[in-house]
Amino acid sequence: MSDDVSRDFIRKIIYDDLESGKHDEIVTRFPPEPNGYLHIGHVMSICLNFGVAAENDGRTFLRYDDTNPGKEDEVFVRAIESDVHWLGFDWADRLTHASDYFERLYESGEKLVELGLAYVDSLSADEIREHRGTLTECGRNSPFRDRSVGENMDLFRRMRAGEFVDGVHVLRAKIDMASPNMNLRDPALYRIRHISHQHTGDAWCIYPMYDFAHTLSDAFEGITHSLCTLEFEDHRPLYDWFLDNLKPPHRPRQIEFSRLNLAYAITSKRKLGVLIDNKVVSGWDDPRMPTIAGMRRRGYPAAALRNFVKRGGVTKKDKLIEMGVLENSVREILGEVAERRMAVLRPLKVVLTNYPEGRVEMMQAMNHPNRPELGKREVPFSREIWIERDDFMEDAPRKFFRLKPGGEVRLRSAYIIRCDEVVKNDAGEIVELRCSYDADTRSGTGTSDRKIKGTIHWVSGDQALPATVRLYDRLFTVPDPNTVDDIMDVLNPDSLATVEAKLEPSLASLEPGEAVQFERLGYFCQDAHDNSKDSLVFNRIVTLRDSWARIEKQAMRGQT
RNA sequence: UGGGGCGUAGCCAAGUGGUAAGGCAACGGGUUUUGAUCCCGUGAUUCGCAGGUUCGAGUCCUGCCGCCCCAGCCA
Repeated sequence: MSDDVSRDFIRKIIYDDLESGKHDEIVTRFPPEPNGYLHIGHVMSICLNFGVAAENDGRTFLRYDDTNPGKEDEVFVRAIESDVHWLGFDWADRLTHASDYFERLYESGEKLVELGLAYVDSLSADEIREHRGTLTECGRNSPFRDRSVGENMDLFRRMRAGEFVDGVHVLRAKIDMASPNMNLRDPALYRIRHISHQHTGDAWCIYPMYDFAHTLSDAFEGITHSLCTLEFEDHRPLYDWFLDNLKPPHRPRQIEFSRLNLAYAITSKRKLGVLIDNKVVSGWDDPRMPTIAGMRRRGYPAAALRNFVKRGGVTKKDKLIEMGVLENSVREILGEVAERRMAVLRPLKVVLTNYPEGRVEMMQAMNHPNRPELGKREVPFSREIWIERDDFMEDAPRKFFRLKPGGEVRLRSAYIIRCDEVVKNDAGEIVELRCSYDADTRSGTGTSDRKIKGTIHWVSGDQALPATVRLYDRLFTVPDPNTVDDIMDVLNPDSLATVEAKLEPSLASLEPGEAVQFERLGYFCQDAHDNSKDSLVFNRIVTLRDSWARIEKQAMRGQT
């Protein structure tokens, strides 16, 4: 790790701990609960935890926080593993579960009972809530708080043995019902749940709570720095309480950082689920979803996600990062890597009246203008071609330098053409352009070096490949849908548009997962689920930067 | 109104007593057979606000304001 880069506050702490000899090795963990798919917020946590360890030759555990069998599912487990791997991180043999430690956790529960620091409470959930007090009023002690160590031990063991039905008892830490920190008002440690667990089956009918299980799992694994988000800051005194009283051999330190929020997106598993349930999206991996699976299917490169996170930084300040930062990270990688191709999304027919019928020329097109080593490909050219409807304007403003009546434009990697005639149907809609080409201007070999301001893309009519192209946009109309009462009220109706496009023939042999740039339009890839040889389906990953769109927008604003 | 955090440019973010880095966005210009890429240039007399300490404060002190989190047998 380079020293000239200023370190974030967590890396500073870690560096100091290494420097001072407090730790010889850094050990971190990424602890997802297998109850949903990983999203952009998790990407930050994954990059931080795995990144900070890797930078210091440390180790990172992928540990499932599977303490609530009612909410967790095996299907999420597999998705989580493939997502983390795809992002570029590896846990080697350090794949663990909080449930791996259920026996040791139980022993720690008994130890707390022995120490007189935990008791079995027999109040109902409602009664416990009533006793807890409020933010401004102290709680009251449970009438069962002073049970003897012996009675507590007996009850706790019988809880484990399955003698009680759900909810009749709970093991609680005995801390302070008057604490201004709600987490210290005798938090629950164990609850009874006669449910089988996706990993331990029916071995248990009592399950540990998050604070207890998480703290001790960290300690058992020798985690040195337990990095979590800000909402757990209030839990740190409890985290330290467990450590102080149970005195495990390793003492991890919890450090909190702020979550990464992405503008116009949602990062709540519950709300993401609402989108799926209401059929707003097709599933967890819908390309509009801010899930890792969705972004991957959309075509975002893993490296772009990693760079994006790096740009955000690690702090304790609430942040809402603009979508543009993510998109730019994607463009940055794809601009370098993606080969160029031509495709017409909204086709307008052009007939070159002076081009021989039946003739087909193969034009040479660069695969990447800035990387000649990526070579060239052949693109067929003929009398009838498709161009983008947006590239023609009948009444064009002065600054529009694409095609207009009587005007000239260069066809990328081919000839310069002039628009001679606009053909319309009875409804007055433009259905065809009749143009003439300048035979001297063939790309590369042309004898003419006439300068033409505009260059547009095209696809040869006869050889064009039909394809369905999905154009994605943000899912919401407001920057912070997380704060809205009902996300269904702020859905962007145009988050998905589908067009029937014309592609250049070489696109038939694209590798699955390979992103290409459709010149002048954006980056695209075949959809992992719906694309097939017989019916091509492409996803738009992200548009190119479009300064013409910006000019148009400004003009609009000027008019109104 | 209890407790815990956080406030530096539109969005992120360095800075830890010596006179406000950087990225993204925006704007201006150059190159260009992608209105892309690339290149160059332009932003904070000011760091939530008000006082105070100091030769000197974003950095220290005091007060105030604003935003976020906490009352699951969820994580």
